[in-house]
Amino acid sequence: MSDIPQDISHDQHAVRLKKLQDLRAAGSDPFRANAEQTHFSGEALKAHVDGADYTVPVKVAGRLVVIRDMGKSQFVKILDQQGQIQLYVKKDQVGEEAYLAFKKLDLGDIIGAEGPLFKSKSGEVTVRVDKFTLVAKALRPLPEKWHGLTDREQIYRQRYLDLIVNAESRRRFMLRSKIVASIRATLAGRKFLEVETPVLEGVAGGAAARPFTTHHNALGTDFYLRIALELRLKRLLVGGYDRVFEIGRIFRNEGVSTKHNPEFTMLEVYQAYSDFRGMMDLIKAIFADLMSDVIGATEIKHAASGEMINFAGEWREVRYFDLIDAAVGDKLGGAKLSSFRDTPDYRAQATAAAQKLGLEIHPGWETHEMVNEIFGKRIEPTLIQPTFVTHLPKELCPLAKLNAEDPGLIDVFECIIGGMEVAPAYSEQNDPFIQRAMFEQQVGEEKQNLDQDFLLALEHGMPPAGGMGIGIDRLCILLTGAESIRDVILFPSLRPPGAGSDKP
RNA sequence: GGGUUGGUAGCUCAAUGGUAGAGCAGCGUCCUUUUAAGUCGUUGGUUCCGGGUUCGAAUCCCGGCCAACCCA
Repeated sequence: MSDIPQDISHDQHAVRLKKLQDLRAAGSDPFRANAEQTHFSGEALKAHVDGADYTVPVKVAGRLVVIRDMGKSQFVKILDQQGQIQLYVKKDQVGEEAYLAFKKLDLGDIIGAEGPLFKSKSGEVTVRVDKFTLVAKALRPLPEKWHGLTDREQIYRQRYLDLIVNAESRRRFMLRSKIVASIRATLAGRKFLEVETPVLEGVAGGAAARPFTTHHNALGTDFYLRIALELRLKRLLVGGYDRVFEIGRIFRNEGVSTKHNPEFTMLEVYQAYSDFRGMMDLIKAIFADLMSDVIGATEIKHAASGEMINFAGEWREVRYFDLIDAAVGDKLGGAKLSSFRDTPDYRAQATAAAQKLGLEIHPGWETHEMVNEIFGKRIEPTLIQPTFVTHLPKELCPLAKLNAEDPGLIDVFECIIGGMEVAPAYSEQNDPFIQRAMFEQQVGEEKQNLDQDFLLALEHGMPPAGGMGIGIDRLCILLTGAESIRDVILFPSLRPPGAGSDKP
């Protein structure tokens, strides 16, 4: 019966190519055909009327992922954007010729099928196929149906295979899409304008990070890929757009880890005549909408600890140095580390505290870097419930307003959830003199990294404003329970396959 | 950048110095309501790449490529 020569029966690619050639020789080219799709799988499943089999016709389309061949009839499943739906193909129903053609289909082929819905003996809503069309022949076999695809490299490089066979992966990226849509809706509802600003920048400012460089041939000049959105968006505040945001890709030429990808997505939002306290309300509103619209609960499980994170109650608010002093405890003989701020002993005490907490101190570090090491290593991972950490030392951010009572501190918060920094927010600095001084202190000798044009913009007057950044990838890690940033980025950065690679 | 672990059939995995195997997929057979469908038979290997040790290497050693995890 088979026209597949024995010598290629082991080579699935060759077998499928042969089937394609046979189809073409018989005058039907699957790649020139198309199918109608009146229902996604999920919609079709809902469209079935209980007790009224064979009354609702549907046209569905998707990839064959399960075939159960029983001789003169078969149950198969196709996969589309909403998931799987079962089809029942019966020789008596479609006719002998079509049935023979159906038997030649392979797992992975993409087909369209039409017919009425019914409920099978075991209670699964199924399409009884009256007609079907092959619209794309899969020339390569699918990964194994039960274990799916587990090789990390193949999951990332051939994400399409991961999406076909791993339902959890499909669910997670669907969720990511909904998360971003929900945030856009929340901001639009509060009269924020969405804008797009350049990726290619002459000065990479707005954050402390190493940028990527690239080159423009016609202009004969180098550019940096942006490391933050901040300085462009603030120019728009100067320009009179009072509420703006951008959800965009930024690039940092630094290490790769489970929490870092070289390119990642950031939301930055700025609201004139607001401040960091206004941003607290905004992020709570964003999370309230996310929980109700996307998650459908008021709490989620923290993947690493198993603890439930509750978003419904009051969010904790605590000062940075209160946390530091608590973490240091009595390691300084009962004295508070914060009491040494602005004294000549501060550096020595901070070093002692960090060392007694078992942290490695690098000699070149500034004092605030050592203190922040205590925060990053001993405090941040313990803050599982939503927490606003406020009154940070001014060295940690040159773009925020100085605190009125204590100009060594800034009017900001860092929102920590699940032991991860999810969002920093500031009362934005709009004094051009202080801003220039802070910048010059930050860049030191490297004056070419000073964004003069931004300072010029500030001199035209920027309204007081609250600003906030949310790392969308980390937010997705949190909300989807992913273990790594690579599990919420469709195509994470990998080394390009080199000459030594034998991957197809 | 450093350390650790891994790379075997299309996929998921065995094989701890002695004939490279299994399940799924494939190929052939039986089966008109299956649920990882079942049944009988069967094909398929540059063991990531390159050297070395050995009578003999998937396995031990050296170098390289790629990935994951931890650290910086």
